[in-house]
Amino acid sequence: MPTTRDQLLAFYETLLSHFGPQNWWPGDTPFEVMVGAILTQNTNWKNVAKAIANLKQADLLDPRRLAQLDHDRLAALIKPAGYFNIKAKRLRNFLNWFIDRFDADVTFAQSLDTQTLRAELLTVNGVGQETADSILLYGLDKLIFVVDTYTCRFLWRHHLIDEDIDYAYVQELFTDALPAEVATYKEYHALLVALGKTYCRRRPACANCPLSRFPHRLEADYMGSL
DNA sequence: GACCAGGCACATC
DNA sequence: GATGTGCATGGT
Repeated sequence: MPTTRDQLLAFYETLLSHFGPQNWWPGDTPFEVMVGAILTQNTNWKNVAKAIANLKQADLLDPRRLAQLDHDRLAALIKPAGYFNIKAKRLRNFLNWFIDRFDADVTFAQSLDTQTLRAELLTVNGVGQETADSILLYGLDKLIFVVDTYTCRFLWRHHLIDEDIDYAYVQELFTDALPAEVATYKEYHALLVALGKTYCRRRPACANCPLSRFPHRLEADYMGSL
């Protein structure tokens, strides 16, 4: 009987050889990554890319310039990402925190230890665990594993979790299994997104799934939000 | 037209 | 503490 750790490592090797390195996150700068992390909440990345393109085109992809925009202008620019009113607020909350706490200095933020920084991020209204961890891992190169719906769906599909999903528990599964390397954390999560986008949406479409040789739930097992 | 997409906060029971 | 709901565009 393979351990969870064995399975997670085997999945990683399989996904990596199938998809190749993903070199995530899409974004030219840490700041762009952080903005993207907020804009992508419950939203297709393609729409987020449009919003970010708008910000770039207006030469506003900068913490201070962005923070100075009035709500309506900001909301209009990020409109393609959906939920534009709420995301304008959330983005502003984040910007204010980043400026007030770190003087908008990425290096300064990076100097804090990961858990302290995470706890502070989570106090920002609009930043939940996934968003915080995306900012930490992909924006600030901190060692923290990102758990998203794809991750939970994948674990559930392969019998590694049940219905009730505890974020910290899922995160721990990966933390315990993987070498403590930022690059590996980034790559694994990116590969799970590639898997989710290509093969494993809500309905099983696993005929050509690279993980189909591993034990997985069948169509009849499908229920609920996963 | 229905369903989904790299969540989160808040109200209500 | 668990469950439900609003937020909203764009692709399939």
